[in-house]
Amino acid sequence: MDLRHLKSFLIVAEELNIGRAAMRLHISQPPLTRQIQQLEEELGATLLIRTNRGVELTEAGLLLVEEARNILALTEQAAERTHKAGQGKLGRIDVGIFGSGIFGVLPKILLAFREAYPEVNIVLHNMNKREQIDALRQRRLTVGFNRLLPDEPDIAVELIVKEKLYLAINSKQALSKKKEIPWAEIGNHPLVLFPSGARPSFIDWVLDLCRADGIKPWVAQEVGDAVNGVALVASGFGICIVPESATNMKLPGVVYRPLIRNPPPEVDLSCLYRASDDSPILHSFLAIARTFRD
Amino acid sequence: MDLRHLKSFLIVAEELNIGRAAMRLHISQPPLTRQIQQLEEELGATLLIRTNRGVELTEAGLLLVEEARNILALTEQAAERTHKAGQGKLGRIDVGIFGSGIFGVLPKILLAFREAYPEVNIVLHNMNKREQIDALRQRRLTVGFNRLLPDEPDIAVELIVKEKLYLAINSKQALSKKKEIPWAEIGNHPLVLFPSGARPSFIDWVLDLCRADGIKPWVAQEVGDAVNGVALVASGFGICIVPESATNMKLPGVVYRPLIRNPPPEVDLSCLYRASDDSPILHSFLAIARTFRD
DNA sequence: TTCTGACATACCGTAAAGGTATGGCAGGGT
DNA sequence: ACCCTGCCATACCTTTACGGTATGTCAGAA
Repeated sequence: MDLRHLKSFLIVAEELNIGRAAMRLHISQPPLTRQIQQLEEELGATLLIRTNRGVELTEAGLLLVEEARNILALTEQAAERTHKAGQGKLGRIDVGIFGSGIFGVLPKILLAFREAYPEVNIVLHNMNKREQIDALRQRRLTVGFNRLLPDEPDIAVELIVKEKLYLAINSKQALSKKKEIPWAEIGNHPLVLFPSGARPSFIDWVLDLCRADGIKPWVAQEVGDAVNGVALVASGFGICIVPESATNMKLPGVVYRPLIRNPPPEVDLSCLYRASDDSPILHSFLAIARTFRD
Repeated sequence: MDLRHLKSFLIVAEELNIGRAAMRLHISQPPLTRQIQQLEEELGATLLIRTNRGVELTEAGLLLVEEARNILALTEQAAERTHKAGQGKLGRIDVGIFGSGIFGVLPKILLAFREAYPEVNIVLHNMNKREQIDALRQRRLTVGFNRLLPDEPDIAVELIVKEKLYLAINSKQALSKKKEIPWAEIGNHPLVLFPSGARPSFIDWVLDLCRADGIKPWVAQEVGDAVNGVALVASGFGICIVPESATNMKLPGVVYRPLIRNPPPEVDLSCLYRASDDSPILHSFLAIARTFRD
């Protein structure tokens, strides 16, 4: 069965006159007559009763009109949806996020993407760095966000923003009176560090900076992410070094102060994706994400 | 969009290899490659990622697989259903019946038809003779059943059975002791006649018979149909002439006795339909009905 | 490097689809 | 009663497009 035949048949059923229907279809009458004949032969059913004043529908014809309307509507919709999917306007995107990532530019990117592509279903997955890379390779993720990413050949990494570092301090501590904290001060207080899993990570980068400056940090506790770190600061465990985005997390008894060092300490927030992935949804997403680059 | 292209695409999506898919479709590889290319161009979306080991589906392709499965299944079903409708195996038939018709051969015909054509929806309409003919002309009925039908050029009438006449008698009457009742006896008892509407009808035919025999009937009451007539007999209104089929209606206090006359009094049960109607459902139905002819 | 397996391209022949002209049939008007 | 008109069907021709064969191109494996 041919969709063109169904379309023709529908027009004939509307006009009840093969000649007029042929005009509407921009073909001449004989081919249309033949199309209907072929359709009837293929279906093994008489669809039209030919009269001298035109045609009328049989019951089989009447039934086929309903079915054909359905089929053609479904087909149009399928074409439309496939086209949209091809442009990255329809579908699903799995985004890997991490603990403190949720406070900074990431929600702004997600919101902008949702507004630009409302028919793309955004699914968020909380994962650490290692899990994100594995999930990307297994196609469980389309894109991930993280910091301090290793250079792997099949995973592309794009810097989104560099964030300055802040020190989370319990407001009862004298240190909280200072407007800015010199980097060297880190060595003088018990330190809460994160994240605990998936080395090397933010922890190691901080420790490397300290080693470079000849500072011996006093590590009081390792925690999973910035949220837990700042929570411990609130209850007086010590100080905690966090990226700027985490300062959006207001907790009672915690203040944030900029850390001063030369060169200024900055940590990246990057997105990562399969280098070989050229799916339109990913690239629509990356285009939005890039507008948030400094 | 072409259904053949969708079919081809589905096979390609199953094989993930254009060459193998072409073999399954019994065509060579280049035309299939072109079909997919045309499909992609028409939809404005990349459906396949060509690799050196075959092809894989894009998200748009994955979506189209689902849509295509739907469309093709619906199309097959439409063809199947239309074919059945063309054979009179699927659809709807509107059958006009009348009061006492429901007791005799009519339910047997309906049952046989329902068993032979289970996918045809039988809709019954209780109508008198005039209403049936009008409804047929307006296509609200496919076929009707009635007695003593007038000869009209556009309405075909086919005799199904001739029924002998019986007399419904209250069992308290002395008359009920007789095994058979001579026709002339009718004049000696109060008579319940039916149907009341749509003259000429059964009533007139009975009165004509009486007139021919020189009998003056004593008409006690006219009622709408045999059911009401026999009910009045049960409560002692008088006697009532009924066709054989109505004797299936057992009411307490009513007995049925054959009426004897020369020639024997018989009334027809016929079906009627539009003479120009050659719809397969009607003719399937008529074929079943004819098997019940004597 | 070469070989293999896969998809893409070029070109040709045939089959299917459309166009023109005409036939056949049934109603309605004269 | 006849012809005229409108409509669908048929015959025949033209054009389109679809499939087949041969070949190109590319990437990964031996």
